[in-house]
Amino acid sequence: MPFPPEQKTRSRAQILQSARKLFNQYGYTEVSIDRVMADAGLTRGGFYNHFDSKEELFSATLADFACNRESEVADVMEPHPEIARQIVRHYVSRQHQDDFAHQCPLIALPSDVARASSKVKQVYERVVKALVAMFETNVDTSLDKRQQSLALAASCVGAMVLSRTIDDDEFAAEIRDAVIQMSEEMIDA
Amino acid sequence: MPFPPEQKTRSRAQILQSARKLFNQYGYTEVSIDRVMADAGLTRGGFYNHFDSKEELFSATLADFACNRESEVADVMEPHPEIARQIVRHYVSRQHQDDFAHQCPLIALPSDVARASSKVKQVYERVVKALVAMFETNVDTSLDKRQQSLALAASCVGAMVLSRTIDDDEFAAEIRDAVIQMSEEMIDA
DNA sequence: TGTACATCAGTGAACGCGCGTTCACTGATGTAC
DNA sequence: TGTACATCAGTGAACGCGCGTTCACTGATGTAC
Repeated sequence: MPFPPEQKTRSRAQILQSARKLFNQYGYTEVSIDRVMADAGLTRGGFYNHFDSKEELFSATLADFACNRESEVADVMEPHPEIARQIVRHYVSRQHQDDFAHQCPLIALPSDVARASSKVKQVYERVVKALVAMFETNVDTSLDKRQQSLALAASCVGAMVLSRTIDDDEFAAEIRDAVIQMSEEMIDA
Repeated sequence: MPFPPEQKTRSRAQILQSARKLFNQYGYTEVSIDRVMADAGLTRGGFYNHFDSKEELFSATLADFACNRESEVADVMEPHPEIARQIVRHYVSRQHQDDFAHQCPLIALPSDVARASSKVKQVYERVVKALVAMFETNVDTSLDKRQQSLALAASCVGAMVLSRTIDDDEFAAEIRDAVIQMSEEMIDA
């Protein structure tokens, strides 16, 4: 093997990291492969050593994120309502809205995914299911736990989707606060 | 006036209608001016007789929608919880998801708006405010009415944003149903 | 140990293509006289 | 009433540009002997 054996792996990871950040901030269609590769410190042609197409890169960035979230919810048995509350407060926050490098694709890329292939949608779906699973694990309610978890996930996503599209900071904060308040009541009702 | 006086008005309305449908279905960036004009039965060059730029067309389609929604909520005094319930059931439905010509831009174009200019965002914000105002008018609760209305709007939007990005029809329906259920409980609590 | 070679991640020029926008033109209509 | 003209919504060729993708090439490294 004529290259340092870890180099290709490192380059791939770097491309994924740059792609995630740029896609989250500017959108899948707006970001060119050139821009991703330049951000990763590489040049355009090398891209196809790592991915077959731009869409495959998109799918890979989502899979990467889904994988991390899935491993977080695995093997937790006891409900911890405080964890659910903390996650909501972090998810539905201005800080999350501005942190493109770590932003949840559910709020960063919904339209982009809606128009992508089934393959991309199925990866995105894993992220939705990981968020719902987190609620199902940690919500402590006498009501239908599954239904509450689905509604909580939708509400958090909705609050952030609206928050990021709204120019008026105060109004955006009002929406986020309203959903946090509602969530706290739902998490242990 | 050498042309039938209503012709320009009719053409403009037709361009707006085609643009709204195509933007909702395929997204702002994916749809070219050519395609909009062809759908409207016209050719590309004429576009600039009606709009200064593509972004202005985007803004105009949103303004058109906002204007219609705003006039619906004006001058209603008495709360009608049944109207709120009906609107939720229609908003959070598969039918709404598939009806691109009349789809709410809050769920069709969130990412596109998030990346657009402040001017576009401010028009989009009017649609959000119209939805919240509808809830404030019609929700009948002993809790904080404003907060409940904001949370309801976010939840409906979140349910639909997720629903349209999810490939698995059953899972999408489960999310929609969970939010409808939660909304019914919130509308007269 | 030293040398010739094979490997392959990365390079960068080039490709065809569709985009948003411009502009000189067309031709049906209403107006002036 | 008839004719010459002005208007302007709509046309379609052309523009410069950036895109996703291809491909012949480079050159640092590990291997064979």
